[in-house]
Amino acid sequence: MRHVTQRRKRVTQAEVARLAGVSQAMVSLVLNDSDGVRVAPETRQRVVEALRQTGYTVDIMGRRLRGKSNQIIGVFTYEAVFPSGSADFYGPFLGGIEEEAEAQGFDLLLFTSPGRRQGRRKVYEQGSNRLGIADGCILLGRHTDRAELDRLVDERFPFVFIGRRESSAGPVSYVGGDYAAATAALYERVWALDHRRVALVGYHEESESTADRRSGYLRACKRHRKTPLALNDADPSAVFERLRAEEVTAALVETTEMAAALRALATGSGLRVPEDLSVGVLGDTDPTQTSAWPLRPASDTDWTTFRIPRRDMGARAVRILVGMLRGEMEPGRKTQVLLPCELVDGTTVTEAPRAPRR
Amino acid sequence: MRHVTQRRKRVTQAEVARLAGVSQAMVSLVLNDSDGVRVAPETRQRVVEALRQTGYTVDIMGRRLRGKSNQIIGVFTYEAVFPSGSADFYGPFLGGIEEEAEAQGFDLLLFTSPGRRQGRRKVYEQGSNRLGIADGCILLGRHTDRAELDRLVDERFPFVFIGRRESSAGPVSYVGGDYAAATAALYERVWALDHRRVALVGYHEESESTADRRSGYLRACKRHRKTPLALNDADPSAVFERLRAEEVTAALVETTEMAAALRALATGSGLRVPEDLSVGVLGDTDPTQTSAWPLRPASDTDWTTFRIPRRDMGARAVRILVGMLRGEMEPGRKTQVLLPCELVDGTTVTEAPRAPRR
DNA sequence: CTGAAAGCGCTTACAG
DNA sequence: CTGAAAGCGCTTACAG
Repeated sequence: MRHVTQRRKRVTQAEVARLAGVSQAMVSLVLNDSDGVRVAPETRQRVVEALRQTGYTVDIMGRRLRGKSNQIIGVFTYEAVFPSGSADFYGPFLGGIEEEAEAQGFDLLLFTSPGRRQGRRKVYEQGSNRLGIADGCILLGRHTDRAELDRLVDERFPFVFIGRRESSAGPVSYVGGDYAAATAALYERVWALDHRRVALVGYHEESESTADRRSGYLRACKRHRKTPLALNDADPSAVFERLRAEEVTAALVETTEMAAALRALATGSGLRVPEDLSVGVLGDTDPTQTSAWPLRPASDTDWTTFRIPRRDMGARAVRILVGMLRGEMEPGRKTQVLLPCELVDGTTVTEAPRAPRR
Repeated sequence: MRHVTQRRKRVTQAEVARLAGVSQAMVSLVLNDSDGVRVAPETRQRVVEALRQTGYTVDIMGRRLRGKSNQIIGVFTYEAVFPSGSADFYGPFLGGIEEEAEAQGFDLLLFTSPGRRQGRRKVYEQGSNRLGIADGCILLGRHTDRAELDRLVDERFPFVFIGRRESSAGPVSYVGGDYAAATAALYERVWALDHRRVALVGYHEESESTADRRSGYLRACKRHRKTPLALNDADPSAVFERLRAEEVTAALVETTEMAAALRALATGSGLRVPEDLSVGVLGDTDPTQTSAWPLRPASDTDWTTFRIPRRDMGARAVRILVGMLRGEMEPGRKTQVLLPCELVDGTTVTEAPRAPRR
């Protein structure tokens, strides 16, 4: 019986081999059983017996070291993946990532370690790329560090971003939502309901996803020969005043939060949503986002919006990354995918009011 | 500059050494920086520079094979961590794990890899303990594979279970909820409301957490000299009939699902909850659990229940594990913690009815 | 202070 | 069919 005080030593192939009276390599051969019949039956039998007796289990470290791939996909986020209070933003992404990683035979390494700097994690700590311990990495989250992104591209580290990203250092592989198309589609929806003054309200902070929504909006405006009215969320009441002044009847708003705040302001001024003001949300709720708008969205509202296929995005990103790792792609080629976002009809968009508001 | 046309190979210490004009061992020495000053300053400088240029990152398999820690905590679950449909059971646990891992400077390795057997993951795949890649591991989830647990204990692999667990192979480190105490407290609550016939309804499938609730219930019964009535969820209508036959006025029910089903049956028989039948739930909702009971809980009910401190449990488990890894505990010693569960007064428990029901 | 070597456990050509 | 050897990337005594 082993001593309880000691860490147990594992049985190695060498010990099994000794017991079976064969070479260590023979044990490995039997274990991996590659071509089936290259081992003599009685030898195999002896080895199998020795394996059973010793309770041998393969050491995955040795195997993976030999195999030159650790079978580990990194997952990097600039914020905590599992926030305490609010609902679950990363959940669906990670669900897709997990599912596909499992299917592809990879483990998932979440980079949570060396604390944050100014409340945000870093890819490069002390000059070294932390992600390098994984074979490749999925990055996600609204916030991006441009310098780090550039450097990652420059280093040719294999990674895929969830969400469209641009880098001055070269093309980036990503899987995003097609916000431009979805925004344009939402515009068409309100247009079909006779809205002729449609405004856009987006983040004041610039990012690819905000830019994509704007470009979809601008495209739709152009198509209908309307002058765009694109506002940002820096000052809620100013936005609302502007909407009234311009006699806007439908607002396309980047987040549920902003939409809720807008509705509150409208209600406060005696306007009804959607009878007097239709409100479309440019993507379903992302509860962890912060903004200049004070109100939390009422969770019981069926917003008219579009659905961001988060789970699919996660799975797709893993598939692309694994393809890169397997060398199935021409090296240097980047895969850039935008997945369609399905329109969701809610209760916050209706026909344009007949008479002008006042 | 590397060639774009090639699959990116990891940079090894040997390559760094070549660049710096030193031996590979020297690179390792600089990296591990053990005693501080054993490397000549200018040599160290050259190595550091070469490390920077090459973007070297250590290979965790090599390191681990050599027996060193990688500052990685494994997280193992028998089911997918991020299920698609249902709400989030693991979320709060993982939140605590992530938070504490971050504080302690560890990354998190989710074992998702080599697929499942019969829909459930395995610790040992082809005889190999997959967890060994990590320095130690947190295990969680309602389901447990006894054979695997025994073997883990036997191997002396450092791990902490979330949820109390017993193994015939020896003591297990765990952080659980104190369901026995919380169940007894809930019993006291209904007792104080003049209920004198209080039944327990739990899973038919035996597990530590089910057993703990029962033992809390039995303890309370004994204290008040009442004959216990402990039923299981195998047949919902049979349970309900039994409750009526025994003139039970308060049922303590293991899950929200069972409670909802029970209420539905009660309503169908013209009984009101809580006026005719008080229902307490032994722990707040765990939406991924399946049971023999058909109904999904109505999410708008304020059940009288107790709160399982999931986030704290996760954080605490990590702290214990890190303690083990740092060798701060006598080896072989196991830490077993049960955290208190706070009572939550809802709307499903009220005073016992005056007249006997009929 | 530094290099050469051993060895962690494994797989896979390569000789016999 | 089988054994001996090389080597995956790393750390750590051990000589110099």
